[in-house]
Amino acid sequence: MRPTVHDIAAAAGVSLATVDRVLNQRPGVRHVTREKVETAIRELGYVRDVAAANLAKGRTYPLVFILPASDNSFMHGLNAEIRQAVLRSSAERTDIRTIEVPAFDPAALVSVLEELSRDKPCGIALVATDAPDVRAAVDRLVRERFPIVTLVSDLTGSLRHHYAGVDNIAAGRTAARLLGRFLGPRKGEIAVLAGSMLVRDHRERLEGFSAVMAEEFPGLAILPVLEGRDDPEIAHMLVADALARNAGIIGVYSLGAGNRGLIRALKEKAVDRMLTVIAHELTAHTRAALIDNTVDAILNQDAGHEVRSAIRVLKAKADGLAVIEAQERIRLDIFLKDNLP
Amino acid sequence: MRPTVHDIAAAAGVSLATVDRVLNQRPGVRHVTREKVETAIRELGYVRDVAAANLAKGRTYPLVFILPASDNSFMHGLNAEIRQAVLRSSAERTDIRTIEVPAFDPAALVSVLEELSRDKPCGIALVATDAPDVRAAVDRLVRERFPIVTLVSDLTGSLRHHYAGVDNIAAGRTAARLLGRFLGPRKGEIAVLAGSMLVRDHRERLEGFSAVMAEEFPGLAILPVLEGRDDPEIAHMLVADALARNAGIIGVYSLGAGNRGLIRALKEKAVDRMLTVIAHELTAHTRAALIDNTVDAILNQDAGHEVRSAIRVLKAKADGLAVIEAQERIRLDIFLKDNLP
DNA sequence: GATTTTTTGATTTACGTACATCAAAATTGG
DNA sequence: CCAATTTTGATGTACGTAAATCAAAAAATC
Repeated sequence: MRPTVHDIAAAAGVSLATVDRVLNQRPGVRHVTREKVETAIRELGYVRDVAAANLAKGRTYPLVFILPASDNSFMHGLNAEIRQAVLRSSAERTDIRTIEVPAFDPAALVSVLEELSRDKPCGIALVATDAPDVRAAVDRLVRERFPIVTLVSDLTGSLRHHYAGVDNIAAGRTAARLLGRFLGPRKGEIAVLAGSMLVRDHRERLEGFSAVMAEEFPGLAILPVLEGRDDPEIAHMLVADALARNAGIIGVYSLGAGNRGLIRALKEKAVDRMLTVIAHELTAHTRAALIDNTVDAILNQDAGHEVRSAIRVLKAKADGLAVIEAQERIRLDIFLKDNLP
Repeated sequence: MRPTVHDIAAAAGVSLATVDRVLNQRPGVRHVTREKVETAIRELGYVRDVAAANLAKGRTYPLVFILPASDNSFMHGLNAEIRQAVLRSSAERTDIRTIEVPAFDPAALVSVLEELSRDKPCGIALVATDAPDVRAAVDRLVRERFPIVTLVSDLTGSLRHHYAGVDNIAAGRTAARLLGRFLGPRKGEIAVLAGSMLVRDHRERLEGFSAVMAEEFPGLAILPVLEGRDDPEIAHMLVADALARNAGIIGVYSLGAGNRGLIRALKEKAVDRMLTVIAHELTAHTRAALIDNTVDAILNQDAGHEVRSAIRVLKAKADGLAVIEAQERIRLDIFLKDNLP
């Protein structure tokens, strides 16, 4: 049987009220008495029953999710997962609010973060835009003791407590190796389609991709990056154009969103060419393309896992509890047509 | 504010005691009254506060894990993860007991299962040995209302509530496609190292592997399966022998354990040969081999996820609650040297 | 209509913790 | 040593549910 407050009161030779004062760091306890209680807690191995405590406190976890107002499948999926979490909120005692901010707009994000300290959420998850101001705002909130996790896109060098997302450098490296190995001894050029080089995750994916390409696949040359703004139309135009003008392209790496346009371009211009294609994010479109062999592999991050992980971590931080690190690692999913979920 | 038992009592115009009788299916409630209460529950959207209920009941979840007494890295890892779960058991209100049974011994497993119904655990997780007797024993326990999940190895066609493990056919198919794509246009022979064809997961992996090889890579011929009994020594001997005798081998798929022996054989006999190798289970040995290019890809199932998932599912079933399906899907991890955790 | 049986209500205690109140004790300052 | 202050104890209520008891009311049986 795990020890209760009564047990530590008895063991420390004090009253329940005193134990309570120590446990909830209320004033009015002499130093020596506090130490007696703390010793008893340690020796009996007491851990507060969080369920009972939450019941007594009527505790809920007001959480805020800050997301960019981007109109692409991944963000829609992320939103959907947050809505799912909201449906579970009564059972999980959470109270989740989402705030949309303009994408790629550090100032807007910062002003939302500033306002946040007023309504005192017990945790904040944000898709970070990588800018010094944002970092400063996050660091300030962390110092004010708000639990903060970055979601999908990290804020390196900031004090955020946790990052719920994949390692994008590793993702880029993995894409490069897959592409290089799939192409085997063939030599040629590789087209890279990104959303924007202003976004940290895209930069990191490209960085990892380029590094492995340079180190290990000297026969493959990376063409200048096509920036499709995560927009299917722009992506279509850029890719169709590149394929038309450059007969040496034998591989494509799409590291952002807007894959619908990419896939259309591939079907129009490259049915007869032996192209090897690797794309990010599993959506209805990329899934279909994987199945019909237009795409060879899809790298994916599971938005549902990211959202649930962010919530678990924020709750744990709010309670001052430890998290199971291995459980919260967001993995890079690699899908071939054989292991689709 | 979510409704409480008091609210439904008021709404249904009955007393708290009656609500309690309905909620906990105690006798002594007229049919019409029961329906009034059930209507109120539905209309107010009442959901029992599991935390409060567990507190009141002093509920714990006695769980039993039944594992084969196999001496390989994967089973050691699985055991370690269960021990981790035991450390968390006071916070999670679980009470986990593990039982070891001789491997590949349906009769032993059945007799353990028979005895189990006596000490009334509230959930059972087992690494299933695929045999009709086992299936019958599991089905009987399910009919007696024990929540049961299979772990790592499934029992197809049984009534088990859930399977916490990967899709092994998909794993085999994935291995085949990776190997086939990595080898590109090369033609040659593929050696397959398995533990035993008596184990369902190994059979399924081979089945998936063979299917994709036959459909899509006609230039690659699968050699007769080497059965290494998941033993490093035997694996070493078999692989070394095969490599020595057959110069046409250009790829290896190791779908079981005992990879230590495989890796040694590869380093001794195949440094100069351009072998492409895919193995299962990420261990210290396979990780090192991936990094030094002895192995090209590792397929893995995360034992920690499997154990935690099994526990979550068993608890949910014991409480009659729903599980988050997407969260409980055990994914096939594909590791290249770039995305190692 | 009286009796038995079934159904329902009212009330209490408990789970482990939080939090508030008031009195009692111990400590400190003068 | 007395007063002021701080520290501690004792006690009660609350959170939402479970489970038990006993009395009261309603229904079924004869």
